[in-house]
Amino acid sequence: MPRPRKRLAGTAEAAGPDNKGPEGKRPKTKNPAGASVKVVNSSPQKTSASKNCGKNLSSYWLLKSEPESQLEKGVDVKFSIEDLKAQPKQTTCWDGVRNYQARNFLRAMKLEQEAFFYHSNCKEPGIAGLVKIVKEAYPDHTQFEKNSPHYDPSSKEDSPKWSMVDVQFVRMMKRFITLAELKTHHQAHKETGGPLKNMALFSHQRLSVQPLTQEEFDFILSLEEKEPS
DNA sequence: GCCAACGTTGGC
DNA sequence: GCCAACGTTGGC
Repeated sequence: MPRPRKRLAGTAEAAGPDNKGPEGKRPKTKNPAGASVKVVNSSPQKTSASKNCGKNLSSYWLLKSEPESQLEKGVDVKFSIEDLKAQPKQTTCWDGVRNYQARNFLRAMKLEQEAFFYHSNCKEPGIAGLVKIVKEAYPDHTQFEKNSPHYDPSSKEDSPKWSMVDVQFVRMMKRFITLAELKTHHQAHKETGGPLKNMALFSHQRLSVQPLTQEEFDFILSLEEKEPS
């Protein structure tokens, strides 16, 4: 059963012991992933004071996938939003993530949370549509498959190193929101303090699974109604 | 195809 | 545990 492969970060060599904990350990740099998964608080009644027991959850995400043919160890990892729509139940497992920070975000995802489906490494990079999480993190089987471009010989069946979630197509964006447009807003917002001032797409550009704040998510949705800038 | 950004590896 | 070399991501 062929399954789509999102071409995501990293190689199967990533070393480092699995970290349990909400947070994998990432090489020094400040900015632990957990810190960026800020509670964005979509529910009106809970206040910033709410204790969340260290369980800060982002409500929204951005997932990168490559919509154009791309060989990785001889396997085409192309997977566009059209490919997602063509899947049974318009659902796919998001396998192949081999970066600890990205993996930890996958593990933080909750049922029904929404994510932007982003087309990367292609002619026109940008946000193509919306998907939602329909199965929370479970072991990524491709880490054990020798023929997979994402095979990781260092991962053991009894303590899988890598995780994946299942996502389902929700809808296309009313218009394709290009990276260029997002970047224009990001630059402007850095000056004005607008909603995209810290967007991970620019501050952590290589992350293939990223959290978005409520403000970022809402602002990007509002762009659908406007003329491309 | 180039190359900047940045995560990972491994020598010390 | 530092850090230079290396490899990958991904825009352009």
